[in-house]
Amino acid sequence: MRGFGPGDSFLADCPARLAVELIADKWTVVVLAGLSKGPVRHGELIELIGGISRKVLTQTLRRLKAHGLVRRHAYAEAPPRVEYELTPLGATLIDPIHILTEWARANGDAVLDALDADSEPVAHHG
Amino acid sequence: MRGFGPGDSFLADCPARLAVELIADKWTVVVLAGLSKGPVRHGELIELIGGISRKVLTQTLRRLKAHGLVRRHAYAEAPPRVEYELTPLGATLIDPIHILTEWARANGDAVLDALDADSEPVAHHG
DNA sequence: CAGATTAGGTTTCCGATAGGAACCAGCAGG
DNA sequence: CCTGCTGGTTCCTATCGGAAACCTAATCTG
Repeated sequence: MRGFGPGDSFLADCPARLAVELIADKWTVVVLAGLSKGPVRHGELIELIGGISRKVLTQTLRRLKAHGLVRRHAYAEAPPRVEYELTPLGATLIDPIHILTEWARANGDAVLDALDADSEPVAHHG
Repeated sequence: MRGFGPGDSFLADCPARLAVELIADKWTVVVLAGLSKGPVRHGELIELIGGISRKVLTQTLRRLKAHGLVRRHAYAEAPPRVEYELTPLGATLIDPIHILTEWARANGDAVLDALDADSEPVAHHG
């Protein structure tokens, strides 16, 4: 267990705290993962992610754009085409997110098992 | 840019998706970081984190407990004392989270700058 | 014994947010 | 003119987060 050390708290008012709260959103990690392979269209993300509504996807992308992690490129075509891609800053988040999702892939079942064990506290100890 | 590869999407219905949504909560990452150094009391977390309400902290800890990442230990004393600590499974999350917070520490200012530049689109280009 | 204090947790109220579905904008094709 | 495609927004509702008060239980003060 590495821990964060005494001066490492980041639990107060430093910008790191803000950055963590920025990406620790229900959809942000998934959206960034969806953008990790290159420019993707709005509709592609909708289908790729699965479960996110257009409204929330738009909001998430706008927030990421405002924070400099995502760039929006709207083509003046018909039907309209809008592509989103990671900025260089956003690209630096891919490795951390990749590590996180690797953890999730490796431990997702363990989490489900724990959830299972917890939801049946019916001690039939006989 | 590494990306996640074609079969790496995790964007569908795999357990990894659930695990990501579990930890991609506004407070979960901060709480886990607060637990990374060892057993901590409820009130200690409140002060350590700063900004979280008791209700939400309790909810977050309960959820983490249900998912097998945190263990709760209530001492039958007065005044009551309750300590929370990471389970072995929860401890495996510290490294990924550490990497994430390191990113936040390194790039927090860049994010703030982008936020700044975005919120003043007043092009006084003269 | 009555009252204040400590510590964890719950309840109540309120504002913010997510989710779903429908609707809007702009243009190509019939 | 109507339909369809695509991105985005609006409306309504359910849920969640935050603040503050209240609850329990024991210890200290008087």
